[in-house]
Amino acid sequence: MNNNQTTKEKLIKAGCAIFAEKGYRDATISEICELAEANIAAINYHFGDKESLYDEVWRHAFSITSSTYPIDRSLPEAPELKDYIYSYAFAIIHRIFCEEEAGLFPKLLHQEMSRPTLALDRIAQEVLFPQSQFLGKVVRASLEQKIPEERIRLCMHSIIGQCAFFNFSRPLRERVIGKKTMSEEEKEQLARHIASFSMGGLGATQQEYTS
Amino acid sequence: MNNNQTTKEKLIKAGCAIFAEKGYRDATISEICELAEANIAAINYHFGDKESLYDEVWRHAFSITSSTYPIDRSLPEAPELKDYIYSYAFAIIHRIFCEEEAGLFPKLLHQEMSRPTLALDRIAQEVLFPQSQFLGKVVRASLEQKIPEERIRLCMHSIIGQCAFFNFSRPLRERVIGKKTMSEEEKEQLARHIASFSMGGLGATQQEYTS
DNA sequence: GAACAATTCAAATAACTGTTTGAAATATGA
DNA sequence: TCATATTTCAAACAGTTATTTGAATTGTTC
Repeated sequence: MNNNQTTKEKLIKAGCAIFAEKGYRDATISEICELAEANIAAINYHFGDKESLYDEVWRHAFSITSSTYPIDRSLPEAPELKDYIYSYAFAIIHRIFCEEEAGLFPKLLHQEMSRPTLALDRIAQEVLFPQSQFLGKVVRASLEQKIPEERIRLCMHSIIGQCAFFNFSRPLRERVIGKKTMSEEEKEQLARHIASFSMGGLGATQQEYTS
Repeated sequence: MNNNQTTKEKLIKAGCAIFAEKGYRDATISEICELAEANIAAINYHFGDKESLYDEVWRHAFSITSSTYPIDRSLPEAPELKDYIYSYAFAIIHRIFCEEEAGLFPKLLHQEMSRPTLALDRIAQEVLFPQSQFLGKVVRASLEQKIPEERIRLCMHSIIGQCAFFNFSRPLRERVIGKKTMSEEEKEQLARHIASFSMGGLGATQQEYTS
């Protein structure tokens, strides 16, 4: 081969970009092949069909984003609850506002949430649930007893929701603020806010059950 | 006409349902007309083209949802901050989990967020920004001075995010919990949690600037 | 360099898309 | 009832889709 990337690799990368932008159905084999500088028949030759490429794209996107922005990277020596939440928010916010390949995973997820495909069941099982268990353990361990499991779930949703909102409201953000990018300082400030706000929220929830 | 609904009205209602489920691009004129029990050419006759029907659908959906679940309905006599937040969360949660026609607006919004069309600019201007100003005024009035405007925005996003998350994560929720519905009691409990959690979060934010 | 496998390519296929057309059917008003 | 306007309809149009095909090209191995 004359290039350092195989056609198969180029197709996966191009598929990531196109699927993330348009979702499974609106992404066409034609434009993916064009972006990958491959022939129109390349996908069917290398992957069998569009759906199998989509599976490969998901695996690739998750692999990149979870290694680039792991959710427990920036933890100090003896982490407290707030450190855990900050670490989680830091990773999610960075994934969302990443403009490199590592940023495509949240975009793929957004597409899948609005137009689910058969791939969603596998993704939920293999990727999303395990990831949310990080937060679950942390929140559950930090709250004192007597708080019903259902309420713990709601607290998790409050924290996840604050982060995920920036993924799902992206088009609005781009229409209010001119640019779609976010500086490193802004990302850290946002993660700090979410950690602080959530700490207050957890405290208020706790207090409901101790008074 | 033999029916109590005109073809035009039936097309708008069918368009609401199909566009909300599949988004603008994946919704086909053919299936909308089939659901409306109209001929394939009916949309082009009554609206000119698909895009103009989409505009009408948005107006209809917003009209229904905003009159069925206004964001300041359940306010007590002398409302406090928590009452305002509860009222906001109550309305948004009910809109999201409504299975009638009033529930189609959040679904349309979800589709538009993942695959924006030309309609989004108008919707953002006419509908979304005015609606978020309700929260903005409330939060801004409740927090004491010296809190930078940027931080107030983040607090608003924290509250909105907690609510909107349930719109965008719907497919996951349906895969964890068996059913997509939510009882009235659960909705109120969720709104109470968000109000309580957010009060704690606002308090924690406030405290950062008073210490 | 020859023999073979792997890959790329342009063209064709069948199915679907939004839209247009002109005739048929229905409703309206005198 | 008749003339007119409105609405419905099946058929056709041009464009796009994912996939298939078989030949041409490239790479690999002996």
